[in-house]
Amino acid sequence: MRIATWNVNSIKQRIDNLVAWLKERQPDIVCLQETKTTDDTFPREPLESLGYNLAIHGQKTFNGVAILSKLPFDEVTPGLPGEDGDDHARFIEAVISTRRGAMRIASIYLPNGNPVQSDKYPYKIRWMERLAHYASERLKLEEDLILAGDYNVIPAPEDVYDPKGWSEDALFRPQTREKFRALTHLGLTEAVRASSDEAGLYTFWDYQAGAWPKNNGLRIDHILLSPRAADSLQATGIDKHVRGWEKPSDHVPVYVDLAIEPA
DNA sequence: ATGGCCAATATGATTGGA
Repeated sequence: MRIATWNVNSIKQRIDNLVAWLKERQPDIVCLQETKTTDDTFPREPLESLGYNLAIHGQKTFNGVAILSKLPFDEVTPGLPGEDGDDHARFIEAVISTRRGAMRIASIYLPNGNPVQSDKYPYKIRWMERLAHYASERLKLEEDLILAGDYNVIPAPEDVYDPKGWSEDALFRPQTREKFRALTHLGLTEAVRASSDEAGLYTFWDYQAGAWPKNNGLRIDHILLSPRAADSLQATGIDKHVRGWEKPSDHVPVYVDLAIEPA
């Protein structure tokens, strides 16, 4: 089973690139972020034509997450529990049946948090605490659990082209990394780092300041696996070449291959 | 971090992104 995540930065602007990449990489399940449109205007047809079922949690203008799956959904639940007033579409969870039981997968668009002095940063930290609480509850089920998305977290210095320059940024400051470690320390395995120690495995390059030609990248898109899912990890990949396509997203797809068969 | 952007919005200047 191949499972991917990609922040597409507008599903409408990226639909042609998404279709081209789906044909090339052939993932079974894809978590999307920043779809930036409401559910009634989501471009379903080109994706359903490729055989994907859709679970969508959209919003006008901002945010928006979705899950594409070649396997049918048993359950779909939008929204991260824990804060009643939070109306950002940043989380959707689905359950899919596999030969070894239920597989639970969430598409995650964790808040950016900049500027740090604004109320956006405490919102990010609260969101991370809510995610950790959710994860601790789900981990008790001992299922194949996959939390994939744009975490807006640079886990370590080797994941950013200029660690010093980014030290105070909401994506990299110590409190952010501490909260990310608290999440993984619950027992989640971050797939790319489980497979490689290499520096510069970036998943994002800003549109500005020539970041892509200069390879000024960040590693902020992650796939976290429960112990049961991590035991099935066969390979990981980052489709860096997609950043060089016409009309690119500023993020590229990340994927894992798991030794899990459909039901 | 940055020289340089991109997307959405009753489409002109603003907001958000990372």
